Amino acid sequence: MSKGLFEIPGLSTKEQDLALLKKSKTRAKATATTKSSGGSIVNKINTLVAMVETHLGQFADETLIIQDEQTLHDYIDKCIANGIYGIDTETTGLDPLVDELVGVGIYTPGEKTTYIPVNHISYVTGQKVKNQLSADIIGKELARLEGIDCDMFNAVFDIRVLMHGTSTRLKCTWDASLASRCLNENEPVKKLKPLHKKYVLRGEDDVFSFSELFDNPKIFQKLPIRTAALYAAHDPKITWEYAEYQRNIFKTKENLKDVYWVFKNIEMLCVDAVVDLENTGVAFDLQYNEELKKKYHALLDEKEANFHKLCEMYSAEIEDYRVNPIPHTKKVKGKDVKYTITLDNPINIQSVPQLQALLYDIAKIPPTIDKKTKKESFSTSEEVLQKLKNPLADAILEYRSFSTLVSTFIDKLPECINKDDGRIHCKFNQYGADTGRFSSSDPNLQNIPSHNKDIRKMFVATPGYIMMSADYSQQEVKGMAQMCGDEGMIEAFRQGKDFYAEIASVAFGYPYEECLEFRPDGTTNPDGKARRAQAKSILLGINYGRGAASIAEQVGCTKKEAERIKDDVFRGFPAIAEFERQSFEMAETLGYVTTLWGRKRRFPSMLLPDYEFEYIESPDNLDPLDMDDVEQEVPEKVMQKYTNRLKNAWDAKKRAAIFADAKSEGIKIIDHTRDKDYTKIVNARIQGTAADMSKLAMIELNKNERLKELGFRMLIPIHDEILAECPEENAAEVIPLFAKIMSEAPGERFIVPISCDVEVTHRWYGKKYKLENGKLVEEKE
DNA sequence: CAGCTATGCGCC
DNA sequence: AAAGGGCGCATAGCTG
Repeated sequence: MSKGLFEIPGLSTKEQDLALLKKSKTRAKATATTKSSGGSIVNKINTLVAMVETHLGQFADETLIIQDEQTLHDYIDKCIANGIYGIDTETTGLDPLVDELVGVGIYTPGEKTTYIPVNHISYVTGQKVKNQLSADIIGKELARLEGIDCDMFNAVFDIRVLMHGTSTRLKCTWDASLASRCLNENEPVKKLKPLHKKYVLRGEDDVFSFSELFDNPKIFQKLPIRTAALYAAHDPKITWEYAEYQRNIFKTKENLKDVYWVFKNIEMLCVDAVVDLENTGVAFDLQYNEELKKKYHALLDEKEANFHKLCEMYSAEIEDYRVNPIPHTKKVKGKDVKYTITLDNPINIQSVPQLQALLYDIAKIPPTIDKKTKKESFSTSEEVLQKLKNPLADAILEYRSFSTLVSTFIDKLPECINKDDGRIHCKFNQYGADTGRFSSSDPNLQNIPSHNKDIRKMFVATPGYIMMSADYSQQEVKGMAQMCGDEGMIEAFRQGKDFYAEIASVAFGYPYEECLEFRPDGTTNPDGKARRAQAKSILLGINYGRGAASIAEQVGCTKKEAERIKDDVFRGFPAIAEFERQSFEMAETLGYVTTLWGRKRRFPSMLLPDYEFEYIESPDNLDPLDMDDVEQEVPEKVMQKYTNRLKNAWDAKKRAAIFADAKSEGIKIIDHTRDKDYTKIVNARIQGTAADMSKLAMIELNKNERLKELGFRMLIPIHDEILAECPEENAAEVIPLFAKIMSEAPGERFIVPISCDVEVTHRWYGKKYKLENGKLVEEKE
């Protein structure tokens, strides 16, 4: 059977198909317009029915379609008796608050797998088809599953869909998607079916795999129930099978004990918090947004006009360029490709190539030297443009400073408002980053500008509520001190000292007071400020894996000096150097590093040798007795020779020459040194430990009964900060409790003292309030 | 048309 | 020897 047979635009109801999200938005419109135009949807459905019947019809006997209350009740009984079930939902789209629940699949081992149609409609009449259980009954039955182990894949989505569709909130005990991240955050396969195929079926072909090609979520609802069931009832079953596979891995591998702890006690407990976060959303001030729109569009137009006015200085050259563009070459897949730049009229200020032509070809600005490649750079990045000190470059910078704000935030955010409650409900991917951090999307609420004071003010507290922002002060540095276990560093925090000043004091040999930015009388101390800044950038540099040159640039000193400063810090705090060394060693010997709580970040390439040597083909010196397909090993001496030469050659050209030498000797050298990225190792531990801590806080905040009673709800977690709100009248009790729970959440394992600042406002970055005798009072500036 | 990469930039 | 860690998203421009 050829794959081509299945390449029919069809349907997808799979929430985990994140890649389809963007598509579905535009395609939904396309479908809506073609729907009335006639036959295409009927054809599609007929084709799908036939396809599913042909390939999945054989599973009809193993599939139970539940359309009456008694059958559902009996099946739930079986789930309860078994103590475990897998569950999966089918919907009309990817937004649980907007899209509809179409059907539910449930599976419990030893029984048939099931499909419960909820909201199928006739593609002819558009009416709901008969013999579907009501949301009430399904909700009532699902509620009986409380306390039973539950497997899901992307639990947050299914829980929210079922809340919206049946008013019953399930508790997931095993999210196979999160388990997959814990077991291997580098896993490239993200979706359930391919994961099941890869690990449970071990790559064997799977008759269900064609369903990945279904790509229109709106069609599923219109399929005949039998067709939908044949397709959908498979999912809860493979969810359970894949979860079983994962449970077995966790059970049999001793070195996954800590990761299992993280999975069960951090990740799985976070699910509930994320469900609430996404359901809650955040209030948005549309009126204020309109004001900003006017203001910023006017500014943007002004900046663009200013740019074009400056371009007029070169109008003759620009005209000439349009007729005779200067040819350029660029590398495409390693090959040099010639191209010319076509200038729009007027020049498109948003086009990088057009700006390059304008600045470097037309205005003849000498290119800067790229620090990294040491070559001429025709970049139009902010960093480069600033150095040019050119009016055109400045005009572009001014335009850009507004264009991102306008397109990504001011214009985009209001489009994200949910029509029912007027709030923005983004998605939070709780294991979005490989380090364990959250990420946010659709829209991303973790990158709302903070430098610009206008944008965040569009986010407001619910009427009658106040907004609170609590942040862990110096979370990552404290994580570093904790991981280093250095008494001196920890003591600095215990005494409430300015940490970087203390580091500078010990490392550079000055009194603590001489390393502070301000003197006791409030005047600035330039020397103290510089020392503190140096210590700070060394510590941050260690966290970010920065080299001396990069630090030197930031501090404004020579590379030599930067190296000396780093040595001073390492000498003053040997624990830091030791932590770095141990982390590298851990990565090199185990292939992964761990956080304070045992989360892993794997770096498999660290286990490889720097170089591998093999003969390209039969070398002259082959032993004739050893000919039968046995790989001839390159002698140790030869390998040593090349390894030594490569050790002293970091220039790309020199290295290429060495590889060429080896090739002429019939030896192929595989270079793994490029895959070994030491810059990520320390950071993975620090950032990951901080992420663990923040998640523990979210768990505690979310489950705290008192906070619940007081109407406290989280809005946006931003790595080391949590934005939340509560009814104004409860502020006096909530605010200190908020800070207390945040500070205590990490528990005894984290011995560095933790403190949290809570800021109280009515809108994000708005006027601050403080508590005075249990009342909120506006803070004076 | 959708899908991809490159470039650039917002946040912690 | 040197190396800026972790995200998501907008736009341009090319490709199938």
